[in-house]
Amino acid sequence: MPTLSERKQKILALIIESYIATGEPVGSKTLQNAMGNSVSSATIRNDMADLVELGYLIQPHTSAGRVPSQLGYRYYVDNLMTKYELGHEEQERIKTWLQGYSGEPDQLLEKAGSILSELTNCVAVSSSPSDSEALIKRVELVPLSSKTAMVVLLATSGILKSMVVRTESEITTQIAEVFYNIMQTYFLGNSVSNIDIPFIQTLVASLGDKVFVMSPLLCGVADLCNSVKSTDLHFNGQSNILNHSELSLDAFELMDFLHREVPIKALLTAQRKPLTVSIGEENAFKELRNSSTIFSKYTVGDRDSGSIGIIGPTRIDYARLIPSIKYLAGVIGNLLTETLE
Amino acid sequence: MPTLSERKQKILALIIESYIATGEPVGSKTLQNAMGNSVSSATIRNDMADLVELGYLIQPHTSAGRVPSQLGYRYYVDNLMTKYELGHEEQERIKTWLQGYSGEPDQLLEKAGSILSELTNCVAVSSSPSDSEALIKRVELVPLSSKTAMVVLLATSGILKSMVVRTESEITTQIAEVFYNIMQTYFLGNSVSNIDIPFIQTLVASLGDKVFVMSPLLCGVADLCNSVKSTDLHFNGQSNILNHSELSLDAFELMDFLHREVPIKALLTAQRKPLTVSIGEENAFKELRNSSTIFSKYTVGDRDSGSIGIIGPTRIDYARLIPSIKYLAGVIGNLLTETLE
DNA sequence: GTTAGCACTCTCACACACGAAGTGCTAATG
DNA sequence: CATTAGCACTTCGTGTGTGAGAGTGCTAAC
Repeated sequence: MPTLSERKQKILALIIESYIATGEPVGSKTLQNAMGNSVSSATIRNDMADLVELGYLIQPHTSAGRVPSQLGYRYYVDNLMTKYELGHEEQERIKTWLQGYSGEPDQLLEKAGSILSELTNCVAVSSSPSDSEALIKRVELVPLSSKTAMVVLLATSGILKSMVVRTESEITTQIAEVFYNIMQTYFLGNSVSNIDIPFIQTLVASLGDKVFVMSPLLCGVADLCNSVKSTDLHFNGQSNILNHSELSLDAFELMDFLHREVPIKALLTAQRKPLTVSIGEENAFKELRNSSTIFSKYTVGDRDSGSIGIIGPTRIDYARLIPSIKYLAGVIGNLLTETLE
Repeated sequence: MPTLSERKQKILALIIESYIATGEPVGSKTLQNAMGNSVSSATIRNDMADLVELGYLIQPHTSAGRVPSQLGYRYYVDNLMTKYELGHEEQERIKTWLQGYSGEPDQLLEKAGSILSELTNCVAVSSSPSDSEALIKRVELVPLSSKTAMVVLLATSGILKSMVVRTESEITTQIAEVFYNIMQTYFLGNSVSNIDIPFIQTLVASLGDKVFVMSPLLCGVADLCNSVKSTDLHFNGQSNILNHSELSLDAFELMDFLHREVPIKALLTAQRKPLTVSIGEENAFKELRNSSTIFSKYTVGDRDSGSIGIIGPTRIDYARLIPSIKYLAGVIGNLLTETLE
């Protein structure tokens, strides 16, 4: 990455900030004013031509102003941007909004997502806590009717999952006892990744005629273990896609993409750094070629558990949003960690 | 409603069907062909002029073909439309798709909604079973940690709700016993609409120092009772809004409307008839002025419990979709009723 | 009541001109 | 050699005009 003269950096930053604010290509005269007439518009034009040459700017056409390129945004985010700090009262507002959640992670993330989408006017995406290394802390069987029961599984990292199971024959108290014994011996304290269908099958083999009741129950537990490993997604503010004119062209493609869980999960899972900013084609999926994504992980206890972030146009207020998302992820992590006790 | 000559009815029906199929205004010549040249185009023009006069058709401009008006669609749906019957294999396809749901109504409706949105290319909306007259069948307390527990409530009509509750002090087995005693005496068999905050308060007053643990638990139960009365919404295929050019103009308004739960719930709750078709401004909300809604109730046991249906453009294939939605609602009702046993 | 014929209306697509915005280049300047 | 003033040039967007196409409404005849 070549180093730019201080003036060129300033010009690049001003162009990006102006473009983010107005959405209009920025001309040399506007910039001259923004720089306090310290240099002439011709000088700026020369610099701008260089910045185009280097790939940081784009001319929509010969006689339009300049628009940041994907590379330009990247340079800005990495080197030029001065992050806004969140005001104290804004921090408090976020905290109080999130306070008073009962203890269900999904509820918290739903709330956080709705805050985030309103804050950013973008689509907010979050993933609920998941942990493929989590240990099974507790399994409970809640009888609902003679042949249905709810299975509740609590794992480390505060992950809670439940589902309803139907069996072929009656779930007697005897059956429940056997179930709890099996849990005690084989499941509790075990890692969720050890519980899979083969494991269940070997277990079930020794149960004699109880197989028909027990098998659905144990398969249910296995399903839950599986869902502990995989994450649930939350979306908020999807209508915001239509807010951004630059996205509305392929709004349908984008909308459709959002509804395909697999790539989105991949998107959230792939990130290594605590906070990831991907601009335009830096994103792994071609549907996001005109979008930017900002995602932050949150940690429960000391483990990365999930992510929250946004999908928006590349023309987005990085300087403001990045700190907000970072902060929000921090609060989520703290709240989820608190409930672990 | 004035009676139309047989030929005018035929013309109206043909115009609507052609317009639904192509989206293009229909001219007299096209109609002449469609009617097998049994009459001349001039005759048809005269009839069309009358139909415009009566308000069943609209001319976009003097020299365009005719387009159905809202009134025209209404006349068609009420008098002219010949409903397609669902093919046997289509019925089977829907059934097998829905089979194998575990017993959670929400899961079933999610599935049904996704089928419906794919089937119709519209936004599918469904409401989970709710019943303000439901009786409490069962309440279970599932301890999760020393100060958190999951409360599970099962009501008649197969409605199942659960939530996590945090308390100030420890939930001992004693506390659990007291809780179950209270359930036994005051809650089980009682109508969910009798359980409200004042009721909880009088109950809690006599508990002495157990108040601090018990109060959140009982309030949790009250919350669940409340959620039995109110319905949860499911949306599917929201991106389909952008599929219909006639809706994409105010797509944002519509999207936004969909995310406001209150009016949508009102929409689903308001309907009296088992199947309701609302065309354009017949809808109670101005955001739907360019949309049609088709909703069908489903019944669990012998009680109306919820609805499923679609929101789409007024230009929609009523003859095909109405039977589909009716059938789907029937299947849902049956499946939910089965699990009651 | 139905039909043929025809003038009329309106839209759409394309062409063209013109003002606005902003540039690139050249030549002059410190 | 970086900077600047000046100016011709490019491109876009908008408004206007024209002609083809589609479909109508009306009149007069059957």
